[in-house]
Amino acid sequence: MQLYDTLTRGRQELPPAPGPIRMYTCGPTVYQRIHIGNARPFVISMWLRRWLAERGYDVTLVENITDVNDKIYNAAPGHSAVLAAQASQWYIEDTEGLGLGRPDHEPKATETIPEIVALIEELVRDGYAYEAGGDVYFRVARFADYGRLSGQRPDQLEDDDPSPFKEDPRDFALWKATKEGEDTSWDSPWGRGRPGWHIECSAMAEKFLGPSFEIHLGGLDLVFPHHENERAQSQAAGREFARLWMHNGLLEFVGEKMSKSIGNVASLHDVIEEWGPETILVFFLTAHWSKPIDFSDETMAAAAARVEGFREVFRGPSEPAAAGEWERFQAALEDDFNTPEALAVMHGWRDHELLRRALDIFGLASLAERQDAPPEIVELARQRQEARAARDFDEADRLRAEIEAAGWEARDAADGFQLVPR
RNA sequence: GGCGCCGUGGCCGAGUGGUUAGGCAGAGGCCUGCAAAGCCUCGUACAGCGGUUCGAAUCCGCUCGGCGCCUCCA
Repeated sequence: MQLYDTLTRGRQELPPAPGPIRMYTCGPTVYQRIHIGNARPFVISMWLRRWLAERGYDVTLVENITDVNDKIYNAAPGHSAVLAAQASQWYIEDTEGLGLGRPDHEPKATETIPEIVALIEELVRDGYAYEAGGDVYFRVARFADYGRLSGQRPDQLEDDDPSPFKEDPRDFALWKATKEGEDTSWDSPWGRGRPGWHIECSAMAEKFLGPSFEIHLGGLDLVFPHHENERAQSQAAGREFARLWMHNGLLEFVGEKMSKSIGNVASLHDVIEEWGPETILVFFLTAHWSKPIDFSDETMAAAAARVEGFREVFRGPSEPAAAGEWERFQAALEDDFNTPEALAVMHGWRDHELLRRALDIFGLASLAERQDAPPEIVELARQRQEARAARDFDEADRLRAEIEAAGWEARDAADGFQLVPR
């Protein structure tokens, strides 16, 4: 199995199965409902986990919830904790609605404070970090490999509004002293405060996966500074940390960037309501995980048509697939988890068993389920069949209209009729 | 200013030097009382300009266009 790795800018081979694959995915900061783009790393992580399990690996997936940071403080001055709790719940509910199950662990930053403090203490002790004004900063100059993940050149970094406490504008906060109006804080050797943004992931990854793990995932927009800083902290503290970095491409609205300030953000919650989970999953399947994907009525409608196409296969007879078909599907996924290619392979299948197995990898087994019409609709269809037999086509058409009005489509078949939801 | 990604037929989207991607939409046909579904047929695309090569969507350069990041956006 090969995957594209941001750090080495090339494909990396996963160790052969069986064996452990430990995955860490950067989850959301909870201050509002997540949008459809935020769902992408969750979906990709869950798919990859399912696939690796299918291939015989012992997979552990950790996806964190960031429930303390500036965004939350700003969104709910004075009661950020209430908002964070509410938004965490939304996040669980909304992703639950995708039908992909849950990661193995979903730690929250606020539940990992002791580990965070301990890690910072190590860094301070070894000279990789320093306390200043109640804050603690990472000393970027001490970490020679800084910038390798993101390709940023330290001397070119912009320097908008450096904290007066920093020795070097590139330094970043590991711990921040409590400020006026912040309603959550914890004790630390440096006084009351709360963790910086990046340190939590270093601490949570280690807590659940150990000092080194196989795959780190997250959105492309996290490469710098978030992941660069995670890596710097953990490696400075002597941990190997992530061996491979997968950064998913961002979701865009056609012709316009999705932006909260423009107000064109579609929440996962609303998109599930409008299109259903299957269409969302197939939509994500149509683009390679590492590339950007356009969200629009047109692209969603195309995904919905594919969903219907798969359902249609299960309404017909199962026809055994040719030998080697599963291997073609497998080869597509082993090749950098190429889901568009895998989709193309699946579209040729009429083998119910095989197709169901493939769909299940992506949380789409529901497409194989029969959709039975209620008895009263079946009765209408039966009457229509009688009318047709009597060649009373006016009555037959009237009944079809009635059936359609009830949300079903009557199809004539050689041996009777079929009812399909519309 | 710096780092990086991308530009394929109406739309989406695979494809890393030479054989049909696939899907959606569309056209015609078969089938049907009429339909639907299904099946068959139909599209020689690769931003532009140069270059390398027997041969390039695929390698190199430049240009144009879209996008991300540059200390707290997945």
